[in-house]
Amino acid sequence: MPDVTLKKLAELLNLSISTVSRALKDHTDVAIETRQRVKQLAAMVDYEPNTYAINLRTNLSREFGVIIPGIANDFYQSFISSLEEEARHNGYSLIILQSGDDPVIELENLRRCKQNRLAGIFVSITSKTNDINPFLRLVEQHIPVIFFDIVPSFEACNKVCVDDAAAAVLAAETLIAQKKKNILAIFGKSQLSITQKRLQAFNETFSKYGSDAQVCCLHSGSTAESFETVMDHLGSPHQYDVVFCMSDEILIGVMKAAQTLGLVLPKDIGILAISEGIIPTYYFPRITYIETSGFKLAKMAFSRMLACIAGSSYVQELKSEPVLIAGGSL
Amino acid sequence: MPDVTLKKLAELLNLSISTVSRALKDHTDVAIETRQRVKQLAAMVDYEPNTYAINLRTNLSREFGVIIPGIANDFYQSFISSLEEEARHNGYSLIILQSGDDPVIELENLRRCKQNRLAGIFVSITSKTNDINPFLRLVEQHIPVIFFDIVPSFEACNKVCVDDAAAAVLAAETLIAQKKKNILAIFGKSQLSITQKRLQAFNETFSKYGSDAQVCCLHSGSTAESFETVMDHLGSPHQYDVVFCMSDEILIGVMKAAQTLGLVLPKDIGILAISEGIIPTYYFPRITYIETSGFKLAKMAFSRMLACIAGSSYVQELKSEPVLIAGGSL
DNA sequence: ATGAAAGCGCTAACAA
DNA sequence: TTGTTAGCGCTTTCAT
Repeated sequence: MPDVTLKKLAELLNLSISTVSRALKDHTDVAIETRQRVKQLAAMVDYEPNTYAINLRTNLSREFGVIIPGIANDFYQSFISSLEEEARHNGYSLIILQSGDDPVIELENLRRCKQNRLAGIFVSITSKTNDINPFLRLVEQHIPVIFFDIVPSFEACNKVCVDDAAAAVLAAETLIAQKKKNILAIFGKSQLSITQKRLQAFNETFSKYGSDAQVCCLHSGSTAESFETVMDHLGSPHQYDVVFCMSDEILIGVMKAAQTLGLVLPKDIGILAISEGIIPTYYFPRITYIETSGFKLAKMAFSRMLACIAGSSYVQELKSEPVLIAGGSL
Repeated sequence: MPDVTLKKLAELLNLSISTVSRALKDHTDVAIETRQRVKQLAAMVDYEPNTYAINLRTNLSREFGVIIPGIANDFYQSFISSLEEEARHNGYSLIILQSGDDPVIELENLRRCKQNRLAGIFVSITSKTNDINPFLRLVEQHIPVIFFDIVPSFEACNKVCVDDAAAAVLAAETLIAQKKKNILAIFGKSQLSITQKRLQAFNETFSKYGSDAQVCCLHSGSTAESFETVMDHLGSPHQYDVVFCMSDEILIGVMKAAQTLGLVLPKDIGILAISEGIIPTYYFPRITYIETSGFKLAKMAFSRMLACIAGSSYVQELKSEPVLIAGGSL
């Protein structure tokens, strides 16, 4: 059975194409019984409108592009999962494009979004993206672009991201409230802006509260490195009462080390992390963490997108408030 | 700057639309210098062809649909990640649709794929899908459908899945080779076909080799349940030398229990799992597992799809061979 | 080597 | 209430 079109329906019903089109849309100026007839036949022959024709004609699209470094990441997973739901409920679909953290592929993906005349684009830029003009050019052509998670520092664009400073402040406040005195804090690569923001806010909070806690801040580029770091610092007799992990990647390495050393949480050592919320549930006791989940962020990004489509030219930076999720590790 | 079209380019260059179209495609019967002129202007004004117009005209599409229960799952994550790469390298994009394990939404998603006249569809059905006729109808309309992972039992369709029986056989053989004598084996919900296949193959292998091992097979519907199961069986003095986990979900619960009980791997207890390969790396020592990763499956599914598009009406069921990945838990 | 024209499936202004 | 028509941006056959 080849494709059914309006034309074919019209012929079958001895009606004009436009009447059929209107009937299918329940236009009130089509006789109610004609509407019935049309819809009945359409259902019978499994008619589905051709989206390409509609989009061409109306110059509108019901698809959003999502450009991310890679999908294999708890954050993007929860973000996309949530975004897809929002999109579907509003009659939109999502086109996923991975850049592999390569700015060249990212640009190529952007080109495809443009060719597809998408309704809008959500993008988390690569760590090496330094020219955001191609994105801004799309905005000029009325394709809204919402940056999320990893966003450019450029001011005049729509951004939705985790409040890194607030998360670190909350972490520090939690440790202070729990009267931790000897803290081993492990942060990510020092050149990353996320590391810098979290580290600075973390330290400032201890100063601000006039805390007398000893805080040893270290950097770790990977799970393996944070494993080594903990093995070095907690392997022999030590004075630490808690380890703070800036990210899931670090948490995994820390937990491996804790297991290797046979440390019992929270008796032998406390653990506090900033996390997407999946990894902390993999251990016993469940790790206490500051949540920076993609779910909430996706909802914010989506409603910002709808506003842009509705015509808002107002540009803003939204931050999602971090929350403390208590486990049994502290 | 509004949308640039062929028409606009033609006007600007004092050429006809068809010549511009041909020039952009490097048609040899356009004067080489005309081609240059056209391409230069096109690049200057940032011309991008309108995909909707092309697809409408050619009745072709460069988009695949992917319908899955939910993206938040290590298996689908690796599958989609890999599939997207393959697609991109071949000039295709992926539209992701989640069914939330709800057959109604699944059907709705299928309808959208049809409306979008997609080039093909990859689908992992919900656990409650019992009517696959809507899928088969698409195939009749020349939209290839490749089922993956969770597939219908119906014979005449393209399926790509993990070889569940082979994975369980390999697991059993590994345990036999390691001379494990007292095995606690935890499987998923007994009504799931994946559980049945794995359980049967597992047990048959012990019989086949005439093993004298004591195998205690239990079922667990969740991470929490497998945690309880292990607490019950390994909490007090016991004779088990290894725990086998049918899935990542179970593995997580088992590892939580092992940590709670302070068991040291592999000294106090051995662990063997069937896994997507992410979770086993979260523990120390790394868990030994049988890999059923989505990466390989995606490549198989994609090449099958290309074959279908190229006109192969041949239908087949492909299985991905499981592999043993040695960690330090056995 | 270039152009004119038809048509993909649909919508919407205008006519009747 | 229904039909006619033009046109969205592009490809492609046929003419020149």
